[in-house]
Amino acid sequence: MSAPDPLGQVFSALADPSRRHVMDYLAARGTATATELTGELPITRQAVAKHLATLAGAGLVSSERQGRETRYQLTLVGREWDDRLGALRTHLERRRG
Amino acid sequence: MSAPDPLGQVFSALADPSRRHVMDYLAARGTATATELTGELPITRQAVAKHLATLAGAGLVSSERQGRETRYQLTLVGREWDDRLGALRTHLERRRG
DNA sequence: TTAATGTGCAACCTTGAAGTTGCTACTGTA
DNA sequence: TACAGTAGCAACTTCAAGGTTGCACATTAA
Repeated sequence: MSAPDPLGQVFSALADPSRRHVMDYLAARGTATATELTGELPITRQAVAKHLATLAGAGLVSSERQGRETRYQLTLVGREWDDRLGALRTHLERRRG
Repeated sequence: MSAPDPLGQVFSALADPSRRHVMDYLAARGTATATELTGELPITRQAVAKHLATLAGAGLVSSERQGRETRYQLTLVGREWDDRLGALRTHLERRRG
């Protein structure tokens, strides 16, 4: 019965480095499967699947089943956030050191 | 030995509704003490103090001891983030809700 | 000096996040 | 059909976040 809090969901989703890596990967490649992303991260496929579910819950990625694989991609909102991530990174580094 | 990850710290800090409320309150009033903020939230002063420590760790607020009280205020980075919070809220609601 | 107010620290509890392993089911191909 | 590859579900473990209580320390005012 927790309140929806969509803003909190987005911030929580982006707080995790693995999920930000997934965001960057999807922004660069367009789409990816959970198995494909597993090669990019030092965690299991099931852990990647959970991260993808979290990102989907925050409205940052969407999925589409194609044959025996499920391909994920950034949503409109997700693309906007990814565009800001790079700028935010350099911005924070400039301000904090 | 966890990597610094300043971006993750900021996102984590802003993911909590109580901390966002603290941010908004500080933006509106300028400064506040932990005891004063306790009246604004349904949690204890010690919990508020932990939230303030988290915000300080993310570089969003700073503290200054004045006599027997410690007054907190937004940093430059914190002010910039608070400016964006309102816009982000309406932005997300427009896109998702 | 004593009482009241405001902080800070430490121990503890509960819950959810992140990750793992194990197993089952579906899909494409040899 | 048999098999390899992809995905999904469930139980379990570990650990940190958020919160609490209790107490000690510092500062101001009576």
